[in-house]
Amino acid sequence: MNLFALFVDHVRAALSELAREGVVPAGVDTARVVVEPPRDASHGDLSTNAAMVLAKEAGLKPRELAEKLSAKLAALPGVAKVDVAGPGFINLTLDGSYWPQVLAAVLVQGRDYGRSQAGGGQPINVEYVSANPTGPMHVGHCRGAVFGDALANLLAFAGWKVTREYYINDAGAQVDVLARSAFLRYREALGETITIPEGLYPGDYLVPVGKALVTKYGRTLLDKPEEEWLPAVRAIAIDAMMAMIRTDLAALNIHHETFFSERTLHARPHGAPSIIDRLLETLRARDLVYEGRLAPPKGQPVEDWEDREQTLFRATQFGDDVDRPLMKSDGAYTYFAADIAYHKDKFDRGFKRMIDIWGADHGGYVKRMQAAVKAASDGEASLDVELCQLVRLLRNGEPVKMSKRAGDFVTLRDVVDEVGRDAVRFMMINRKNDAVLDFDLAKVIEQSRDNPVFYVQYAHARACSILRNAAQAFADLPTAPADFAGAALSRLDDEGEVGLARLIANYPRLIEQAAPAREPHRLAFYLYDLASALHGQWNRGKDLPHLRFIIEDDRELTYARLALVHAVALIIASGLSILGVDAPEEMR
RNA sequence: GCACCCGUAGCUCAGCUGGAUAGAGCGCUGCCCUCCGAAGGCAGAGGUCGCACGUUCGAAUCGUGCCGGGUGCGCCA
Repeated sequence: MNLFALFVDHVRAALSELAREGVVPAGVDTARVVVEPPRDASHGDLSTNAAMVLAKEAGLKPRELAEKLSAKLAALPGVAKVDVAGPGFINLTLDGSYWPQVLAAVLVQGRDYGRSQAGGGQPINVEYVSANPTGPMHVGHCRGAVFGDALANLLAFAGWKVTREYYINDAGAQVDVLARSAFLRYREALGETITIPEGLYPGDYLVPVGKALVTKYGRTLLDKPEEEWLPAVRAIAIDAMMAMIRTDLAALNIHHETFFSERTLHARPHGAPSIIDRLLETLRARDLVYEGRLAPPKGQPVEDWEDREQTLFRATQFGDDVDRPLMKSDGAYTYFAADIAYHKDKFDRGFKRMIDIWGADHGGYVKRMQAAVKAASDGEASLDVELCQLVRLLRNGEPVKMSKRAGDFVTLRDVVDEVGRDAVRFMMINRKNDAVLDFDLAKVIEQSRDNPVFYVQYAHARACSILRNAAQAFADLPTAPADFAGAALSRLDDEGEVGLARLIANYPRLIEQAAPAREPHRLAFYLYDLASALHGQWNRGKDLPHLRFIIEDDRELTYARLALVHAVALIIASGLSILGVDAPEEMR
């Protein structure tokens, strides 16, 4: 039940009634009407801008229309009071029957409370991480991974049919470098002393790959020329790297449904055209590909700029700044060409909505990719790109030194092992993705209010603790939340309790707004507010014993308050699970 | 030169796609607790929302132009 959506409907109904009475014209556009919680709780429970938005069309002054509307709204069951305020706000105060309904809904629906049908079950593809398979994941990959995963969870909760996808860049020059690096480790495993030249990957994570190659091939690769051993070594190395990356992702509790190999786009089995070949034919048939020249890039002068005629995609027809090359000077496809084919493939698999999560350094690539998706799908599909800004890794406010020596970076695994998965996940989402993020390794394991991970988890643990204590005090207490739905919830009339109920009522609305905005960070902030309200109510009970959750000589009131505690715990657990963070029952 | 992102309290950031007196944490100041619910609590000070025009009943939010910071700008991935 979304209270706010419900009242938008009430406003619409009131308007059509006024239209029948001839007070306002029929069929006014109500698209801009919103019902929201007022900023100041003293204004009531709900507030709508309807009168101000519609005044002009209705031919009335905002306050006049507000008076007429409020007369209708006041007649609704459950509405205790209606005020017209300021320039024409209509503020509604609900009577005592409403919050109990909301709480009962939470307790009955449990973890499904807040789940939305907004997505209508439509398929949506979220592509994230897509780190090159040339080594373990480093801390820079972390944010996009966590953001993408949380966003996927959020969209699923909001009613989308989500597929989580990883694009394996296993076709470029970098995987040949990987193969050569692995081959050195192979020779090392056979007893040679090796030195790793500049330009190859020096990390010792390739040592096991070298040993695996010995196990499989013995010494047989040693005498062969590179073109013979490279494909086999490359395949084994990529598999090993992907296995490592999947393990790293699993440490963050991230699991993709689809891993898509770039190589499959280039493959020409038995000389048949590749997927990219066929894509280019399609684009050519629509006159979206041509041979032409590009002006040299501005800014940093390009040393070896060669003015040549090349195969170009008409990206400018779809809003990009310049047309984009599809073929390199050596005749191979550009990365972009493969990427168009890849997104076309997503479209062919049934996705009209796609989301890509990229690092901010790829921002210059957004327009051309969106242009490509429009072109390749003939305007039927759309691509959203969410850019994740840099993470600055700190320890006690000091930047963590990252050695410039190649291969010696801070791995994602190091960070997860040091501070734990929950801290990493929560903190990476506790900021808008397009703003730079400071991640302090010392601060995120602090047990205090300024560590939001701890503060929110502690609220859940505290709620569980209250319920455990209550079970001591009342032996026959039920345990399932739904069993509390019948409690005397109307006795929850303290302002702190009503405040919690208001926050709880706002949860479905938050989900429905955060999902289309692609902003899981709103959920993190909401959970912090909810946790704060619970801790606040607990603390009030210290000075005012009659506000404590457990009142030993008032069984009915205790039941009602425990119902509230159950509801808060359910929502914290629900929200945290969307963020991919555990909701512990006790803090240790 | 161009494109995209950011600019809100001393610091780190929210601000619910245009609403009412712009919020939170930290820091600062003051009070409370050192036996029973303090891994603290309560209260206070602190803001020309980068600047300037514009759009309208109404702008931190939308538009345009500046200023400052970041990212990127054939064939790399």
